[in-house]
Amino acid sequence: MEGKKKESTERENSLKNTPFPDRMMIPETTSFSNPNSLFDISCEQAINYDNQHQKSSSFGFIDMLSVQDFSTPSSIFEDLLPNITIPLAPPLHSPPSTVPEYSEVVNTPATPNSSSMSSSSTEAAANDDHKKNEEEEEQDQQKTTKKQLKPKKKNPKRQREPRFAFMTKSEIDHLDDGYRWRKYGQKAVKNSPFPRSYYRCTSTACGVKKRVERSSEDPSIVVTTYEGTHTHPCPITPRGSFGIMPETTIGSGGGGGGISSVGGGGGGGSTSHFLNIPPLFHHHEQLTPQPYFHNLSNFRTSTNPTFPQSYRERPFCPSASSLARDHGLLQDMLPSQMLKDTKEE
DNA sequence: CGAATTTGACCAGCGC
DNA sequence: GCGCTGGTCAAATTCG
Ligand SMILES: [Zn+2]
Repeated sequence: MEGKKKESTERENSLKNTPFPDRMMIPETTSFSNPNSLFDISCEQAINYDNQHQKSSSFGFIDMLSVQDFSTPSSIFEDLLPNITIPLAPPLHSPPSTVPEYSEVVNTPATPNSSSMSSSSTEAAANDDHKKNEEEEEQDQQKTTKKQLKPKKKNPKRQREPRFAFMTKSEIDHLDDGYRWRKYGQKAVKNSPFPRSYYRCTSTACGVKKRVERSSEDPSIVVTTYEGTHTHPCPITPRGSFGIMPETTIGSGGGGGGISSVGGGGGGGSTSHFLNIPPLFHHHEQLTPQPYFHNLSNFRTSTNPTFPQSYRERPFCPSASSLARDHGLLQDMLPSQMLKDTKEE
């Protein structure tokens, strides 16, 4: 039955096997060597919006991702910083659906070849009393009903964890971030021919979840949404979790405690975007509780696959300094003109 | 044999 | 109140 593998489902699986060798091997992302094509896609996609937004919840999400990029126009970015986070102004016209506003943070790396967009949700700040919810309590398992047992039904709105969406332009969605993920579900996206895969950290007490889905129009764009923060440094890096993103991918978005190495296979054509998904519409003074990749520079500079040695990840470790800095910076150069326009209804 | 993956079913939240 | 979608679990299956 499955002798032929599930290629029909997703070719990513086969690709995931891509043995990320020590050397930066370029899988099939080579096609993206041409930056032009990249922009082209983004533009088209943005316009190519489906009017069937009857309930576009997370879909709009991708929609935006497909946008922007064509930027990198100003050298000011490079001049200012190597990795700049530019929060895109949220779309004024928000659909009547549950689509929240996301502050897109576009990372403009010095490399014109690749652009990184980051997005993180600051919902964590929404917590009123209990912020960390390492819920591990499982005292009610007498449920003989088997099936879906939803023991904990305390507060309906208990899903406020920091989410980070990674936009990676790569055929491989199994980006090795150095952690082991176990697939626990897969659902087909509404307006997308590609299914969405749900992954969970195999760590014992790590409730970090990962959501991987592809853009409907751009199968080359993989959107990886991380939810939660790793409570462990690193399980074990079987092989160089790096080897990817030489220096193109610069994620400045909060690292879920371990999401450091995320790269498409494209040596010079991989594009990684980092998305920010704030739950609240007012993300003004809300400090982003996202632990930035402090190790980023660390791992970037050195080719050592063992970056998490001295760095520790916390559930909520808002680097006020970094954040404030970035934020202020962003505001200063807030380019709310880049994209967003493309998205019409 | 163990672990990881697959797939279907079920549940909760939201919209209408 | 019903229907829809998204999200998760759990059993079965497969791979290493
Ligand atoms: Zn983990």
